[in-house]
Amino acid sequence: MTEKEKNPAKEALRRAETLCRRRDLRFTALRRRVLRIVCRSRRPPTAYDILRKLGAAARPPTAYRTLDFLETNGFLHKIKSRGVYAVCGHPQRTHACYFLVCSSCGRCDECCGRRLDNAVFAAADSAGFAPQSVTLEIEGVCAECNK
Amino acid sequence: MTEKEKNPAKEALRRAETLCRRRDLRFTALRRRVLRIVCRSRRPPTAYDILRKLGAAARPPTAYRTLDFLETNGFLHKIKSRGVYAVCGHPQRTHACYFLVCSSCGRCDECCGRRLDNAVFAAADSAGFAPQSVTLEIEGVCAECNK
DNA sequence: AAAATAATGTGATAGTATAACATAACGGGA
DNA sequence: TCCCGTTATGTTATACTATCACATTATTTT
Repeated sequence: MTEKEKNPAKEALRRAETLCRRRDLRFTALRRRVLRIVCRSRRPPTAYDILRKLGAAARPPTAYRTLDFLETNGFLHKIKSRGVYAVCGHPQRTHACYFLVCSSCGRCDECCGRRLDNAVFAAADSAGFAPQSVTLEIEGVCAECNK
Repeated sequence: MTEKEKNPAKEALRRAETLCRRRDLRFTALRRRVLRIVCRSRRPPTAYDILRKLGAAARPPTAYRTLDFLETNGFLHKIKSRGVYAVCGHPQRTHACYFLVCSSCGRCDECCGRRLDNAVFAAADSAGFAPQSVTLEIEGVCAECNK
């Protein structure tokens, strides 16, 4: 079992730290704290879930601004069909990222892939459409819940 | 020029009426009114846009319940990346429906297709995931705005 | 150390959505 | 037709989500 599998949260934090240093971004204590909260949540949390975990003194802009930073820089994604935030498994790459969202347990697993990418960009292209970002969320029942 | 092109709103309303009769659903005056508002909006409206057009007396549940009926029965779709509602061009079919969302003008055009369907279902399948509904929204600049 | 920039704190408020219960309209049987 | 169960709508209150504007603090640059 690799370190990554043993402690995905710690691994994700380390990776974010490295990437921020490399990109000259400031991985502040607050940003680390928020990413840590998302990583350690059993289910992807909402902005207000995170806000509550930040403590009673924290106000909405604190959460939203920090989430915005983390999302803009690819460390996490907002699942729009549910309004929750999930960590990105490969923040180093900049491509689109798709999700399998379980309506039973709430898990959101990434399912990015070349074939999906191709189909999406082909569809846009044939309409003369220039894609900037893609939201693809497949809601259903995950393998675990379907047992 | 066909009747459909001349007056898409009227056409969509007629189609909804026919489908409701066929399916034993009640296409009430309120439901017709809301669908009409969405059809006639230059840009897909939010729930509160619709609420305002319903008049000062209308309350949120009136809009949300009606939108829920229209969405459940396939007459319109909610674009989750923007929180707006767009009419469905083929309510008779029950398959997934994808959108090209223009970040410049706000237009939301359907771009459903077999190839996308296949890619989506293949991705879900290979993860042992049983899809129930798919949210696919490609945000970018439409051909018109890109001229 | 001072100035400039970036990040965070704080209070107010805008925008979105639903719960709970009341009233009205509809549809089918006696 | 009238009654009754069901479905739809009205109404009030409230929960949840998100942003603005401005103050303060921290960091970086000069």
